[in-house]
Amino acid sequence: MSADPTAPVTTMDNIVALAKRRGFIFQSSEIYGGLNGFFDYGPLGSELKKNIRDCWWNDMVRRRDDIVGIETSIIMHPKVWEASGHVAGFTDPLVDCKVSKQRYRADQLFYAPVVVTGEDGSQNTLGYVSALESERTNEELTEKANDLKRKKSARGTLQTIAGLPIDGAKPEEIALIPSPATGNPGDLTPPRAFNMMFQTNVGAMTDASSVAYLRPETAQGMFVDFKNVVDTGRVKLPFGIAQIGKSFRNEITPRNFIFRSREFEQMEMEYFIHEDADWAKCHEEWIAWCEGWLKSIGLPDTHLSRYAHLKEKLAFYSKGTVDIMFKYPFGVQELWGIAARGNYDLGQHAAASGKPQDIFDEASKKKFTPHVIEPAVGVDRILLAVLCAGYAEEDVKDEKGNVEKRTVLRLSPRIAPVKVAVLPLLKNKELLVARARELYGRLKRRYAVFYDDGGAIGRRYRRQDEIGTPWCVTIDFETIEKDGSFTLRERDSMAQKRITEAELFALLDEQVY
RNA sequence: GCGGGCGUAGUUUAGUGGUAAAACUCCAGUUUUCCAAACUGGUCUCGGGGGUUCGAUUCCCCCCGCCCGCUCCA
Repeated sequence: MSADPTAPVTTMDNIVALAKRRGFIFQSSEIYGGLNGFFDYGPLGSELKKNIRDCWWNDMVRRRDDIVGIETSIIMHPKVWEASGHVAGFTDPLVDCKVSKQRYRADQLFYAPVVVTGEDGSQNTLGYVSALESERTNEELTEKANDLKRKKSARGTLQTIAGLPIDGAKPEEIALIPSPATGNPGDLTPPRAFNMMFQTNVGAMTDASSVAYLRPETAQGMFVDFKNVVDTGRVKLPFGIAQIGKSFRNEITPRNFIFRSREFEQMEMEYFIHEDADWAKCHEEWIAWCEGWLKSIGLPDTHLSRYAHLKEKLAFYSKGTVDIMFKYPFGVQELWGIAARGNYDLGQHAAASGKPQDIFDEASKKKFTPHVIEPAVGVDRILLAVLCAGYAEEDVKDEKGNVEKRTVLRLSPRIAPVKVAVLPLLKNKELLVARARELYGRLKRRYAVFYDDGGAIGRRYRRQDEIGTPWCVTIDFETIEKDGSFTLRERDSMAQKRITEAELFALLDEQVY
């Protein structure tokens, strides 16, 4: 891979430093040493995040006729998570090799006792062998069993070898099963369950009957409220239910700043379609919609790509999943998953609750359970993406010809935390300050604007560059002595032009939506 | 959860078994007619807890956090 010399130097260190320095993102509970996997959004970060949410909500819900929004509770009935498969499927027992430090999923690591039958019919256990699922398990195990038999110079007939997943092994057997890494028995730890759902207790009692979970996804809220929305929302197929909200996963390894955290915010939409509808076409339309939306908030085409999940790796109910990927500094990673889930979820809840989740079709006069297309995206991942894509360090020449570094955050006006900074050219000229404050007062009724009179004008421009403010307006002597126009300074080009107040409002009206 | 590296101010770094420094940033003031100017003053720091010691930011142990690799990511 050849490095593109024109590409901006963006490292996670730069992003994290800027986020801290300018009040976008802080580590949670920092004064107590921090808490791994949790983050706080500062003044600018919460504005940016709110803008991302609002853009999504406006485009996904308010500006469409076929989608409604809801807000469901974070803690739901525990049976929701049994029906959805999260209680069973969310646990990954893991086995470590104490010597090689390799880690295995217990359901993917197989073992078998090696037993020989003597001529007198007596059975003798020689030991155990192990193999990974990725290898050809039973052949591999048989081969290893034969090795063991030769090594021990044992006589008799080797019994048929069948690989058993190690999470079914007894503790005393674990001690005898060789590690696939070292080949030595005793190196493996017993399987340890790791449930990714946060558990809590509802009410005063702390017993099995009070166990509840923090939701690991918002999607189940839409499925569980499906009938309520159908009965009250005057919706007709095809239609969608959308939600923005926090989800929680006790990740083993939170990594890459806010990319994978334990508390995060999702924007999910369930688009219900007729069971006979062309799901593939609908799926493709939603993928394209999501790509278009990401571009509308400023993510460049060059950083976006698609990844279609392999058929054989999909969950059995899934017809297809395509991820929109983003090129982060730490690699190309999933940003937005668009899954065709059939009618699995509604079907599960219908079966578990005993309440049909059907729709009556006027045309065919029959009931059916709708199928669903699910675009699911994390707000925090989008926020990180816009920071990474927008961050740039440029060389700028000052008046003496010296080259200086300029840090600029190229955020779309749609999501920039501050839309306009209002700056009086000089702080000690009352007329300039008064006129600037006046304009500031009118602007802030409609937009997030910032007033700054501290320091030289160039310094103030650069401060705004670093927080992604698309425009600065500077009140100067021409403003008060002549026609009232002021300087509009554009962030990306640093170009300046004169503009009237009416023109400024028109510009904002067009660019900020 | 494992292994390796790291942890001094908002940032980048200096330094010491005897209570910590510089630059930039930030704040206030003076000044300044368009891109981090200058001057004056000011705020803020040894990640946390134990131990050794008369005394620990420094040495030892534990914890927490950050980065990299492994693992995991329904």
